[in-house]
Amino acid sequence: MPAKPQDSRGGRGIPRQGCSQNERLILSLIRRHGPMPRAVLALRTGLSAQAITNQTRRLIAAGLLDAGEVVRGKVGQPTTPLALSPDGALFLGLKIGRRLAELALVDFAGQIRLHRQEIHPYPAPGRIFDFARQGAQTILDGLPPAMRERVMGLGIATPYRLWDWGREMADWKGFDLAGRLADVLPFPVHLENDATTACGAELIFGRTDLPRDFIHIYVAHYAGGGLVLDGALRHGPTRNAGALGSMPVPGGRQLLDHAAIAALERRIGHALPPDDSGWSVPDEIERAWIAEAAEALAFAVLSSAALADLPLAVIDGAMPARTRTRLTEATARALAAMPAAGIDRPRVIQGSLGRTARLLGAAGLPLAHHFQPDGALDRSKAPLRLAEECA
Amino acid sequence: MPAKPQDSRGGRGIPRQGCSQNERLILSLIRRHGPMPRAVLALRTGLSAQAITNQTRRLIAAGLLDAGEVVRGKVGQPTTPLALSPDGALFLGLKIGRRLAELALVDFAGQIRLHRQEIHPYPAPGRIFDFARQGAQTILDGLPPAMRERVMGLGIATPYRLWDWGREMADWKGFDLAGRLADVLPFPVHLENDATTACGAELIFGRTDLPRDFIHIYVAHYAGGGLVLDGALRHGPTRNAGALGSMPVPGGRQLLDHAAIAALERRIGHALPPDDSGWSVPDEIERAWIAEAAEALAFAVLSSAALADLPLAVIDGAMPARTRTRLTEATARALAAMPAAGIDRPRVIQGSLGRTARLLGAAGLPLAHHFQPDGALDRSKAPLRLAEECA
DNA sequence: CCGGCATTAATCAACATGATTGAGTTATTG
DNA sequence: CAATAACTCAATCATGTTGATTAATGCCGG
Repeated sequence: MPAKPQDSRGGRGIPRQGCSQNERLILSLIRRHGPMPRAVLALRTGLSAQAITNQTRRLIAAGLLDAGEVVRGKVGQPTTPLALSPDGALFLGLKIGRRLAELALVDFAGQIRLHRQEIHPYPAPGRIFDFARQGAQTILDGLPPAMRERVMGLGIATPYRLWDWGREMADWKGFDLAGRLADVLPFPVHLENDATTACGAELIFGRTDLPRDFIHIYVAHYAGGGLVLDGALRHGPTRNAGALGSMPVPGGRQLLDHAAIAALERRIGHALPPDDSGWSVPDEIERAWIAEAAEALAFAVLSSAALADLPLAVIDGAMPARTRTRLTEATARALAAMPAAGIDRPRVIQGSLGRTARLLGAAGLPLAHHFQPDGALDRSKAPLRLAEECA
Repeated sequence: MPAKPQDSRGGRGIPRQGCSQNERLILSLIRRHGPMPRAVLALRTGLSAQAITNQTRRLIAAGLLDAGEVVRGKVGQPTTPLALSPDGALFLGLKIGRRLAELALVDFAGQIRLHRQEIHPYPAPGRIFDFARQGAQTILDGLPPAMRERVMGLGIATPYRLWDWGREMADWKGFDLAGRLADVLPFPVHLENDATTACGAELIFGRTDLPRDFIHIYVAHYAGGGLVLDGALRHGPTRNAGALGSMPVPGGRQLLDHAAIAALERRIGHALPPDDSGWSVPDEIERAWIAEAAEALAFAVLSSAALADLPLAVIDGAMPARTRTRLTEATARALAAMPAAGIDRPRVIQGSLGRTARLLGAAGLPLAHHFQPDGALDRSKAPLRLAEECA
């Protein structure tokens, strides 16, 4: 018989165990397009109005959606826009950078509630661990209990293979940061490549005009990327998808040999600070670096488009907005000059998040785990499996 | 209440409208791993034994599965292996090649039942249309009515942008072969790039040891490819995914400038016939071409692996097995010599289908449309949508 | 050598979930 | 007050789940 339309997750409406695909779909539509009434949700999802009623009832009971002010003035019954409830869930994000570690508490609407950071000569496992553990503890202690139990997890954005950066960081080899933190924190810990999290941040919190498929390249001390297919961030079997920095480019090099802040620092002969204020790059050098980087970026963008049929490339990075704009435009020009018979050249645009992308993306890891649509569909009832398909 | 466990598709068990995801999953498991009893299906799919009982009952009633001889001799109740029913469904495939057009009727088990071909100086729209229409008609007329209505569709494997091959083929511009054929045939017509269909053929009918994600490169007159992610062939928003021939390689060229039979023909100064028997290539020239092609292939393989995190590259082509083996091995060597910091180099193996890959893949288009698992999961009940997600 | 028992495959029966449809309710415009 | 639009209620349906049951066999002790 008709299921009792009650919240099926324990009493307190705190869903620590994720959402159904259709609930995720509803949440992501509202996240991307802003508050909307149930009728619009029904149209956009293709679900029946009744199904939307049921799902939204649960989402509201769970504290994830808020019914807004009734909107009158149009023909027919007034509409009730549904909006994300900022307090619905909270997420911790930890970003490990070349010079800067950051920890943030991000709410369900994508706002940074609390932020701490620490500058270091280089990231060391022990220091990072302490920074994260103490920071997370302090943040949790400062929250009222009702809020505290809405913290869904911690996401870590870190470059892979930190030990390749230099001998000082050899300690990272074999250091299981995520596991260690999971042992001392009362929620799950997710870890992902920092450039990939930047892509995820753009997908979840960023521009609202993104297509279902695109590539995202993030230029920081090194360069990396993320791949979005069918609206979902691809991880790949070894969680290494979007490793654009490792993509080969002409000259026996890889993308990150050219399109990375490290390459710029080599040109100017000293390191750049981890914020825009100290960005002192002679224009001539910046111009030359941009030209070099753009060639490499265009090559990688075109390769990606040929392989995966992508209409768009998003370029972002840890640099001042002006530099990013120039890099993006230079890449678009370089792309236009490349031979591309047989495919459409993707559009090239810049990302909207800049230096916060990785940190937001880190917090986005637990968010995605619980609330982002997975692959595609959704059906209805059962716990579909595909265990061992394709051996 | 419990649904009546009856075949829900009209009387004759001829499902012209496709299968549920779980039915597709069951069929694809049996297709890949051979006949297996229900208990194994339950394990592999993760579904309950009861669900398998229900689904297989329907599949058998629909004529898609056959219960085999009961196997005794082990402890416990004897097992009933379930096998694909070769007559369960039939598919037409049309391959348009540089010299050769082929049409085949392929059964549900992947066997070619009937085959016709036509050699031409170059493919012309009118001739191809007539060849396909008349051939399909003749094949259908020769089938008993019961078989005839099991033909699920026609798939066309063709290079894109045929008009770029030369002025003789300008007529292809604007010629809607699929639409024209759909008008005169009693079933749907699917069209896809020929190299991509070759990939699909390997996925559906080919090697049983393929991982869930891999790239497939097919070297014919031109070169192209296909991309398999999460066990499903990716098409992409403009149905141009896997356009590996268009992938840029060093030297301001594209893959198909090097790794294509056309490049080999330029070296030997004349065209090669569309079959192995006439393959007369001086060893020295073949060696030089393989070296050049392998460099380009390795570059494309590594680019793909960096982007999508792929553990495997499959190389196949319209060439003698020995040449293909040499090309594959040369590619593996070239790949090993490339810088690949930050990613794992994919394994490189050769495909199993050779010259028949495109034709089988053409027939595989309607098969996949009806019977291959889509993306991933599967839930249970409803008609999940994701209509406009991601605008 | 035979009969009980563990083991495995498969089905039956009951139930749960989450979608659908169609009818009805409410609030508003014109 | 009719038309319209947003939403809900009630009933139905498809498809999954679990637990109990039936079937067929090898193993093994008496």
